[in-house]
Amino acid sequence: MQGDPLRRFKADIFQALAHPTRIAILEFLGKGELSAGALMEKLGMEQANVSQHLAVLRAKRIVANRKAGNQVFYSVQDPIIGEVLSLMRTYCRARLKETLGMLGETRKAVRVR
Amino acid sequence: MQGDPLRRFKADIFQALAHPTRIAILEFLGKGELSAGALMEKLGMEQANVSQHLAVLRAKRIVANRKAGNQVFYSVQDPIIGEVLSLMRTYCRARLKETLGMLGETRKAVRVR
DNA sequence: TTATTACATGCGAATATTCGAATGTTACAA
DNA sequence: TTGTAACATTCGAATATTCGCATGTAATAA
Repeated sequence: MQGDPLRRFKADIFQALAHPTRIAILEFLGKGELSAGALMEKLGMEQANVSQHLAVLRAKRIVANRKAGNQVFYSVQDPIIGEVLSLMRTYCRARLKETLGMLGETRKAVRVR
Repeated sequence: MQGDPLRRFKADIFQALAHPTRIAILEFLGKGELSAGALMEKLGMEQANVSQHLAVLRAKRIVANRKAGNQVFYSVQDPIIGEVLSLMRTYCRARLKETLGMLGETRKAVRVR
């Protein structure tokens, strides 16, 4: 039961999505293909670190990479991943609003993207 | 950018979903409320282990628990979680089929729930 | 050829997850 | 009160993630 291959596979994908940086990468890529360097800039993080996170996403085949001369362009393989992230955003925004609301209605202008 | 609260929150929820046992628990609970003991039976796992995974899901408020005398009944808090799992199942089935297909069309009758 | 740009990978320390085994706790029955 | 059933929690060892830092590689420019 625990060794169910499909559930293992799902868990692996969820695991790959379970990091703020990788979520940010996928959100940026959702708007279109980007080079590793462009991602690095947008994220404001070390090159090696971004590359490592991209390696995680590549290993699970969540992103595709295309070499063009000097650069490597990344894109999201399957649009379903975008839908998963979108659903999760809806879910988390509701929960966050709820939690923040609980600790006082006076707490206004809490910006949640 | 990396410290974005919403992305951290999303990552935390994905992390909670990133285990085959917890996915199984949520799939069972998707069909209706179940006691911890009933889950233990359906999963065929140790009581303590199931309880630990339930604790992870509780900590993230993904499941709700209701005490009724001797037992504790669990249920999924928000139906969106079910939708996320459903989307992920669709995604993973497609990927698994594709991957298995790649290593020989002769491999038939590979049952993927 | 040498240098530089754009990425990727290897290594090690810090941190987090997971499981089994033992122990707690709570509700109820005897 | 004593016992038992149903869960929860704690502890420790094994394993996995993550980050910074250093190094490696492939394409192109000088």
